[in-house]
Amino acid sequence: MSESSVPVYKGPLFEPLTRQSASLRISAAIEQKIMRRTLRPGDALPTETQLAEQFAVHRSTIREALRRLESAGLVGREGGSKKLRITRPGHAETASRVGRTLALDDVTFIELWEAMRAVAPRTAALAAQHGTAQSAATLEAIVNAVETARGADAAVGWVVDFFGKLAEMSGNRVLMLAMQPVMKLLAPSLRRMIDRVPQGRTRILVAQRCIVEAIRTGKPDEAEAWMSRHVQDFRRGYELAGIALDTRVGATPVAD
Amino acid sequence: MSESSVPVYKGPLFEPLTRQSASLRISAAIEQKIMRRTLRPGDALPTETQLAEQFAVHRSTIREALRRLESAGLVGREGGSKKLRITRPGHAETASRVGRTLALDDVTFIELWEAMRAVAPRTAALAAQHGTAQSAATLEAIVNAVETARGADAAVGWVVDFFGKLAEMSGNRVLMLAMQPVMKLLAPSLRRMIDRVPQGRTRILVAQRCIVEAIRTGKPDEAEAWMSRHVQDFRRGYELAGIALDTRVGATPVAD
DNA sequence: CTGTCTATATTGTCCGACAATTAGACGATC
DNA sequence: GATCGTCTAATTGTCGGACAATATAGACAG
Repeated sequence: MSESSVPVYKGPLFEPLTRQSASLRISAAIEQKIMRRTLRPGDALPTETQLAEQFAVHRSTIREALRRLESAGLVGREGGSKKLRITRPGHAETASRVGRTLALDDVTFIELWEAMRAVAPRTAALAAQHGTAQSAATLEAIVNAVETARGADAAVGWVVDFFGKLAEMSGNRVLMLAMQPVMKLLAPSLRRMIDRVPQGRTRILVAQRCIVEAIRTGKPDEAEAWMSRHVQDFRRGYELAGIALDTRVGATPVAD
Repeated sequence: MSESSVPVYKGPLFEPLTRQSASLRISAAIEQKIMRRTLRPGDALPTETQLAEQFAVHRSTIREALRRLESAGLVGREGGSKKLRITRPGHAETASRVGRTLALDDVTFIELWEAMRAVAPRTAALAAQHGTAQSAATLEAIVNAVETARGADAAVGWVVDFFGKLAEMSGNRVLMLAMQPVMKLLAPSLRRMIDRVPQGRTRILVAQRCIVEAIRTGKPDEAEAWMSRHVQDFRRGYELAGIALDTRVGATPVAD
């Protein structure tokens, strides 16, 4: 194979070359301090005036930088407090942002389902390995809530919680962060599915009970296998409900 | 099981109750227009002065709102352009934010690896299903780049690209978004692994070649199986390199 | 030690201003 | 006709200063 057959990413030869503004450099500087742990979560930032002095810029400039960091979730204020503090970017916020990105991208149901199919079984297996008796009890409580919930909305909410708790039990924060937005986006279609497929809720319950049982008795393989079936069930449910697999989930407004 | 055994998430009964500032309401208003597709990606925003007029606030206030949206990745400018446009929140930005969140959370290597283990094989399978001949060629080019790259840094960069391209080929944006930050965080330790384990690079190459072959011939099962082995290899490599599995990846500064 | 009050500091917003840069119009040149 | 300079107006990034609202801290009384 000749060398010429090895395409190298061409891309534009030159980058747009953007001189970065002061406010941007300032936010970058602060961000770096945070990432390097010089500033740690909980620490209070200097006041805007002080920052303006230190960076030798106008307060407005500082403010723009701060708004940027605030939106990035790196700083924020707790309660009605006045002073900004370093905050570890909450999973909730990051997850909701991921959800927004996906929603705006018109992600389809099948894409979300594929992701679930990849992630959920392993998560269940890990939950079986690492979960405590107490967390297993909570999980069971959630399944009960799914059963006794009045109305599809509530039931779906608990199903989402089921997966959330599962991810938490796995002790794997990456999986937690992956699972959360996916389930949240899946929820609306899940609701429609339950509405249209009478036996849907029962099937969900059966599968979840088996998963919980496998987890409580510490059998990762079984938990994984049941979860696989559970996820497969989801898809079958959608097909039964006549929901097209390439339905865009973003169409449903995402709660924020 | 009595009802009292079903704990309901308690959470704080009252929210901190914060009257939201004008700039916040403005950014929220614009964000809503974007989410509802009234403003679509590519559209140019009015100028700051116009916005200031429409919202009847001072330009500084508008600016703060814009910086917030900018950091949220909802608006941005292309090239050295002056005017802000709606941008579909770049996967790159969202991914980098996810990476930051995980890094600040002191995610360990094993957590990332578990996520890879869950996601990568399915991604490879999907890539084998959906990939085109052309994208397969690109993938092969990347593998060649891994082989011929001078220096571990470059090689690792190409490995990251390999997974990125794979996710792209799967046509699944959820998996793309999941894969990207994980690989980015994994990269530094991957580099150390290659440094210390002489045969590491070769093993990677062999596995990747097999994966590419499976994808080109459209064999999802084989692609999935080879990818599983590939990921397993990763872990073995780390063990050989004497890298503790609970190494916090956040310790290594994340390139931005 | 707890609760109330007051002075101060800090934030959110506003006004106005200016240099640097960009977008767009308008000819000049090949 | 298309490309290239050049000029002008619009726009952004930053600045200096100002003020009301309110959180914080200290003083003081119970």
